[in-house]
Amino acid sequence: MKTVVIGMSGGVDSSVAAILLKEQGYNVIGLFMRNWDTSVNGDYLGNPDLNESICPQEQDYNDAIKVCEKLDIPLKRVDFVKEYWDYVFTYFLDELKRGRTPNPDIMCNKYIKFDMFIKHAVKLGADYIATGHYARMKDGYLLRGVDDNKDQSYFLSQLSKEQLSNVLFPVGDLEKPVVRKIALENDLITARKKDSTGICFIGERNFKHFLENYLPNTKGDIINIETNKLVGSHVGLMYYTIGQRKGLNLGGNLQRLFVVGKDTTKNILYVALGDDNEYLYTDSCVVEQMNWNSDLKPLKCTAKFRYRQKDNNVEIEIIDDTHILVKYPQLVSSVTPGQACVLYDGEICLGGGIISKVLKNNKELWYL
RNA sequence: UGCCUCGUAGCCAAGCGGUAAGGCACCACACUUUGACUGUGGCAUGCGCUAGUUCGAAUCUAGCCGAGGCAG
Repeated sequence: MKTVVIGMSGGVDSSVAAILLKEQGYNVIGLFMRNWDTSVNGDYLGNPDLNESICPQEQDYNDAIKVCEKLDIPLKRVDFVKEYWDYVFTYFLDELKRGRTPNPDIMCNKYIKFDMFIKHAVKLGADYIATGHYARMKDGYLLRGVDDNKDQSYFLSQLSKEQLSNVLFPVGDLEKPVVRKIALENDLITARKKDSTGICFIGERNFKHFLENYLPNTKGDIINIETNKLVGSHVGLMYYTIGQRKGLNLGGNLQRLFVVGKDTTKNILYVALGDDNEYLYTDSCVVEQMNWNSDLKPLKCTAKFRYRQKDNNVEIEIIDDTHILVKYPQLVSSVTPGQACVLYDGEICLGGGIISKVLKNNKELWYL
């Protein structure tokens, strides 16, 4: 009998994944990860949970315990607080300081869930590890989850072929409503639990207040890039991302105002009017830390530049082992440095990297 | 000092005697394992203030306050 160590988050997806694995005849061991510690990490400003008798993380753990008891599988617990800080959170802060928009969850998967976790699982005797991600593995290829609305392959794009080699995604073949139905049928405590959102392990938070714990916020000017006129002031460049419109506090216009760029040396935030503004659109980008999930490297494929974005047709130029040029002459809005560019060929997730430069007409945009 | 124009929600801005359009911002919710984006809903018992005229005024009249402009 093969042993599977499954990451139990305390949510529905991993709960149902555990059920499915058990039904498939595996020897299933649950493993709960703890990666964030409010007091160790100095996470106080804007933390809504400080006065709660039990924080959401502990609640999740309790839920995981109950699910495992119900399924009659053991549940272990492991602490990766330091590793999460060193490999994910410092990266996150460093990127923000550079004015980029990082995706910490992708790095969490790369360094924690599919690295530290796997190593720990092996110590527990794992032949395979499993998670509740909506994605599939088939013939060694990473595929999108069947439920197009919940597909999470985007977050797995930084994983190497080796990292994906002994991984199972039990709910990847299911639609989310079916997952909930299975949870209900099995009378799991997590059946009606709301899907978690927000940064992995940190949760749904007021982004600004959360960051104030770690980064100084330096106020600066907001300039309309088309008129070059001062139109307001921002509260710190790291709080804004390209394509953002909420939180600017600038009214009095006929159209909506969008963030189109930032100058970290001058501490200026650039905005422009209208969601179809030319300053929002680019036609190519350079991607660094390019990771291929398999040996497939087609030059024509599709790409997502942000999670849940619709697929864009692109052409690839390989620059070197870790850099590619992604071209999309039809123009795409709000392609943002720091975000992941993830490539697909139909259902196959080919891999992904981090957007480092964004260009238009072969020129790097000065305002990004 | 005289004359003229203008003062409608945080910002723009309709209305010009019949019981406050719209946009932006903001807030809430939905969506969402990245800060988006998007969608839905909410948002002036009151129209600079005070008196009048009128069945009825943001809309007419007078005075006052305030912001511009012209004349000096």
